[in-house]
Amino acid sequence: MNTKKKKLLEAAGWRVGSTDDFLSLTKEEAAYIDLKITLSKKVRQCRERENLTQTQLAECLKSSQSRVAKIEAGDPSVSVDLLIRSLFALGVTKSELAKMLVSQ
Amino acid sequence: MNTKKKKLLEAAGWRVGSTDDFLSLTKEEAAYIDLKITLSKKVRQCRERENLTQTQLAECLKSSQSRVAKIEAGDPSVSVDLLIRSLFALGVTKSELAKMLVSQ
DNA sequence: TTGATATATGTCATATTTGACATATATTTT
DNA sequence: AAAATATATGTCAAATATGACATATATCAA
Repeated sequence: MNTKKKKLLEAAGWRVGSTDDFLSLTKEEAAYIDLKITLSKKVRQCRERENLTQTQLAECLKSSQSRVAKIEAGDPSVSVDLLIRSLFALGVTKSELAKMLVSQ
Repeated sequence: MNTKKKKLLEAAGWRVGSTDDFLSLTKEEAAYIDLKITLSKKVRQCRERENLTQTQLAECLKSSQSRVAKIEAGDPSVSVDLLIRSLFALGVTKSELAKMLVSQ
């Protein structure tokens, strides 16, 4: 995965619409980025639903507020691992996670 | 996530049954490991369904046969990112991925 | 407004993940 | 059986992700 491509996509693509085939991404790359965007949005949703601040979620994760901000911003430096561990820390179950993937 | 714990779990837990609450893992840790195990099994399933060798899948991923072996073995050095990118490379869609999470 | 609290962004040393390689061990083919 | 092919395991330098920190910018209450 090309990091520059991801950064570019972040800078522009997410705000203007679909990411598919944007910047000549392969299908797999597009699917991967799409997944990360979906998960990052869900982290924010779940955190706000739980009425937690980024700092409080960071404590649960043994991470930092700045990293939580990056998680929710879908920063390219954030792995799917961390996104998913964030959701699990917020009490999301496997089947809820599955639903998140399909409900765009 | 404690790497030693994961290694221990790999060495013993996966063969003897459920991973939940095994070796005093937290719920989130158990869910995370469970997810990795599920995905690693699916990679093998999908690769074999496509009649590809590990070497051939490695080419698609621009990786190596030994890493594909680790992906399918659920080696702790393999990230969820790589597992998911492997599935996408094998043509799995987002909704199929979602189904994989809930099925067994 | 001001102060307080929450979130965003940039940087960086450390930690983890990675592909690649060597090589061992299965598995299949002849 | 041996040879060929496929998969497993260990190691390691390079690449990537991480928490932590500083600091900027919102957001909101007084």
